[in-house]
Amino acid sequence: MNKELSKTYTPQAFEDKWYSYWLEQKFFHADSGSEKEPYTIVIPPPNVTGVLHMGHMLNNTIQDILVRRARMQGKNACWVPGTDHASIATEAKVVQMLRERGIKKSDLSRDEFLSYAWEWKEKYGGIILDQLKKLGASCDWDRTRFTLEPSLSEAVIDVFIDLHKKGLIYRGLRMVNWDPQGKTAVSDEEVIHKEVNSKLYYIKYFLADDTGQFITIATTRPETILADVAICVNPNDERFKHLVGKKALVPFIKREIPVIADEYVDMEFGTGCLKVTPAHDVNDYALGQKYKLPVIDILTEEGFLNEHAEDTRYIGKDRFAVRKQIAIDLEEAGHILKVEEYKNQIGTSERTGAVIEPRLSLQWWVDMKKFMERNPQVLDAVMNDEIQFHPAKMKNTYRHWIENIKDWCISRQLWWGQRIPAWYDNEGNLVAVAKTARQAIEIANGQGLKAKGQKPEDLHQDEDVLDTWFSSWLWPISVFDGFKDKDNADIKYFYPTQDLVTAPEILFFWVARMIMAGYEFRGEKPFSNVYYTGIVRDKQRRKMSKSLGNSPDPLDLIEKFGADGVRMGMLICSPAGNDILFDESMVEQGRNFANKIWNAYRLINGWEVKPDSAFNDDILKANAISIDWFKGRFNAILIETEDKFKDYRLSEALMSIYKLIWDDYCAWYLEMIKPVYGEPIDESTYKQTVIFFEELMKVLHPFMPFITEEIWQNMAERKQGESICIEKYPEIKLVSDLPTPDLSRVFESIQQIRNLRNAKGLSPKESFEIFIKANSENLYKPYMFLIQKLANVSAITFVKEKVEHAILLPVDIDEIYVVLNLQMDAGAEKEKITKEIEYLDGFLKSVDAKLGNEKFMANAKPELVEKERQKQADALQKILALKGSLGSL
RNA sequence: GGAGGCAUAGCUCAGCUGGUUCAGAGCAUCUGCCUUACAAGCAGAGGGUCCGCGGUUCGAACCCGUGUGCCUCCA
Repeated sequence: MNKELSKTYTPQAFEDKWYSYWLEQKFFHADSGSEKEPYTIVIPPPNVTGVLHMGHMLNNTIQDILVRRARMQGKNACWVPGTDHASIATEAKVVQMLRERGIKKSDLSRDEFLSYAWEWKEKYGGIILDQLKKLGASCDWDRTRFTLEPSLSEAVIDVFIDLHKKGLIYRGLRMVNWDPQGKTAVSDEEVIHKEVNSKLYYIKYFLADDTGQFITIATTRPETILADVAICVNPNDERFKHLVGKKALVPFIKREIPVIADEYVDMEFGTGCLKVTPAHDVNDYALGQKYKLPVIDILTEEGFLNEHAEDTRYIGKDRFAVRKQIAIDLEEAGHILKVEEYKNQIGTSERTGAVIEPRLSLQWWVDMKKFMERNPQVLDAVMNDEIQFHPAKMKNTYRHWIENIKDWCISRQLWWGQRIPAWYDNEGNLVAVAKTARQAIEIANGQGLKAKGQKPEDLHQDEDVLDTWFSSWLWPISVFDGFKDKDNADIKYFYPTQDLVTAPEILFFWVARMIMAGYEFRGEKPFSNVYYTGIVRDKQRRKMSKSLGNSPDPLDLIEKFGADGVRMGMLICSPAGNDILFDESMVEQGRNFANKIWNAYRLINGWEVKPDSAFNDDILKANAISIDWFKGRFNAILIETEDKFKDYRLSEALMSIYKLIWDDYCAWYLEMIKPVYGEPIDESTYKQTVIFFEELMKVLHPFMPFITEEIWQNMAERKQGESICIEKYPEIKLVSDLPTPDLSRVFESIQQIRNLRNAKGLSPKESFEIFIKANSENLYKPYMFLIQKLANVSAITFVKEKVEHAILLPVDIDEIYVVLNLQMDAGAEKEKITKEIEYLDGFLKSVDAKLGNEKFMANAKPELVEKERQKQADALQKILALKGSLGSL
């Protein structure tokens, strides 16, 4: 004790030190053998390519708060960290690395490429986990997992085989969202729709009968005319009835295409004539199927035109270049009727940003309809709150998605990921789905299907890998090896987990699918609560992004304001589900709070302590009152925060604690017991004050782990292996067990007197005398010392009548009179009082009206009526006092 | 085009099953203070037709309808 402490809070001096200590002591490690109640969170695994951004900061701070609190409440807290292999993102990074080294991916074999990828992963992957340590994240690092590590990959493969066996996975030729940059299919959820300004071209198609008649179609994608196989009109459209059944010619290539009729065509849109391009549009594909039209795919996987485009001017060129060129060429050839500005929606790839191309291809799918039929709990559990969403309004979004669920495309044309365990013969026929070629043959033979005497070496495995989310959806189970060994001790103990904290935008990608996996593979929900964080935006509500450069580097912020300051600042204003508009001033507030705490500690630390016997009884008694009062406050806030935590209102819980520390403890309590400068403090008060401080640090620890540990460690001699992070969280006491002095009138008096000083420009150093006319003197008498000390009052006299020539300070229904040796501005004073009387008159009128209203008296609860009567009486008394004071001016 | 959400002080948000003359917090703002823990501070103050309109009710920020504006998700 009594160490020299720096005048300001300097987090850099101790944050790293305590984090290393926590790790050394293995406070964050949890074993399944424990008798304690488990509390489990699995981290939303960040991309292995990721670097810490503000979204992670918010998300992981919230998880850390929940975990640390649970740990202090005596639970066996386990927060499992890890990373996601992020197939598209990582593969892109590796390709880029190879390019820098002058290596082309196409020159490498699959195995060569993968060895480079692993090399990249070992070297650069997972930086983000180290960054989380800076934030104070109390993860069980011994349990760090990676979605592509061998055992998790094995789980993925087993699940694929299992679902295939159950008939829930199939392979089919379908229209997919094709990412020409990533050269892979992506799922619907990975497509981001954007509105863009484009042009609507009106193009003439001449009829094949050489009559010079033409049909005009409108399209935003003129390059796709080369893939046209029909023109479609609405059968009810009188304008075009005569054309149906005739043939038209595709400009330039002069392919003959039929004019057909289908109600799908919107007569209002464009010209009412639709060009049908089954290979490059989802709806056109459906039309093509219906009328058995050919499919002409004119694009390569990179989005270049191929030989099917027929016109050599365009073959081998990029789709966007062709769009420009063909528009010019059509114009020159007289095929363009007009061009309009047009706003439309285009799909872009979430990962690469490339414009998505609808493309027909053979992919693997999960049959979601069937899946949901098997697992109705996936929807029910959320709707009946067995799995609670915070905020609950996310339930609607969830239901809507589930009810309109579509099949999940799970194959990706990449190398970095789990390779699909499907085997084909030399003609490309699927032999079987199995772990190995040998097993595939065994299965095939067993079914008597492809029993052509093939050998394993005759088969080849599917070239594609699985969607990354196909491994993430197993995360809550796979991190505890629940697939390898269904009944191992860890999974039995830690699963289902308690809370999941995640961003709302991955509700469908991840949360919903984890719930599906939970019920399908374990017959149990994966977690009980889902906390949706908001999105971190800048002050102009723009999403923080690298390209905008509007995102501060979290590590710089931590360096500047301390991890605690950043955590506190981010959380104080971010209710669940609300976006947070980040501004550095938020973090400043956090830092200021830490500084406040630091200085409160310095104050206490500097006190000289003497035994109680050295003090007179009055001081001891007075301090005892202050102590009792704070005990009551502390307990009340503890109850309040408990409730808020139950509802996952973390920012409100923090706000309560913030005010408890700043207002109740620092501004009131410490000022109440603070000895005169240079004087000592009595031992029992000191001890109690330190205990309060310790308890406050515990309550705050989940939010601000570092400063609370630093102070807690300083407060007493602590042994190795002790830490606030494993201390017992303060428990709520029965309110009836606590003596709670009612200081409300006293506090109000003090504030009124301070206010008077401010208004009259009196220095706080100048003391004066006051007179109190109270309805119940007991609310003041025992606490007079507080008024004297905190409002610098020299003497207090209780009176029965009003005091002449004095200023009246109303305190609830009591009156305080102050006689000042100042020239009083009687006019101003009168005006003020008159206004007050006017207000009270109005108030009284409304209360009278209520009490005089028969229907109110008949319908309102008796307590309410009683309350109104009390208000009436109080108002009357106040008016009387004010009128009296007005008369004596 | 479909679904959902939101609208309360300058900003970010509370306001539980309607009941303190139309209401709260933090931050920001303003005023006065360098009062020996803290100017990253202390003491005060000001600030709101609770989005518009209509309805239900003795009584509406809260319930119902309608209009407007914003956001999110899906196609």
